[in-house]
Amino acid sequence: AVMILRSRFLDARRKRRNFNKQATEILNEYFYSHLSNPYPSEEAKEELAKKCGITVSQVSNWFGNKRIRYKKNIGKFQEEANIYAAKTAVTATN
Amino acid sequence: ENTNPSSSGSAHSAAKEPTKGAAPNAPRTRKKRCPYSKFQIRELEREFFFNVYINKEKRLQLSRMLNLTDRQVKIWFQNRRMKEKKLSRDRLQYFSGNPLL
DNA sequence: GCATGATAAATGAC
DNA sequence: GTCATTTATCATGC
Repeated sequence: AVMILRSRFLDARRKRRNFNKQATEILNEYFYSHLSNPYPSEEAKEELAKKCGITVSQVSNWFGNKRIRYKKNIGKFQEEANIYAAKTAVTATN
Repeated sequence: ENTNPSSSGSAHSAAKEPTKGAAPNAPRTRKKRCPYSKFQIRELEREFFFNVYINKEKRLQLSRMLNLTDRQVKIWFQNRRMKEKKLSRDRLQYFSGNPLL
């Protein structure tokens, strides 16, 4: 049984699975509302991880990838940025 | 498999060298990440199994054998220790809360 | 065929 | 030394 768990653990670490839409929504919301400094603290990472149902390491990976890929091609994320900018504006008015 | 840019000859033909006389160039280019070969990984892992912290002597010896710089071997052991720590954390998180244990 | 998450070299703060 | 990070690369999803 332990060996089965161990193999499953190794496979789970190697295989990649996309996050669900709600988790991606939460992460993007934080990213674009902190675009001037998209570096969440350790506490913020833990809170994001809890809300998204993922690990803290996965949150760090997501922000690392997001920062570099956003910087490399800002134009490609412009539409996405506008969407979340408007969304955070609405939540701010409520 | 590994086509190391720093081939035979000078062991430190990196793209950047701080002490270069009359060239106060500020934009020192970041060294491009080059994945190590299977052979290099095997030897590094073998030494890591015996001691997580490597001596300066063995480090020099390994770097010569694998055609890497001392700094690269040092950095590899640092990253490898961080990887081991992360693996332990992930194992704990994965097996904790598991009904079978 | 790229988008995306995870990992592997390399840097820098401390 | 650790450790968060940058960057390129790998592996997979779709």
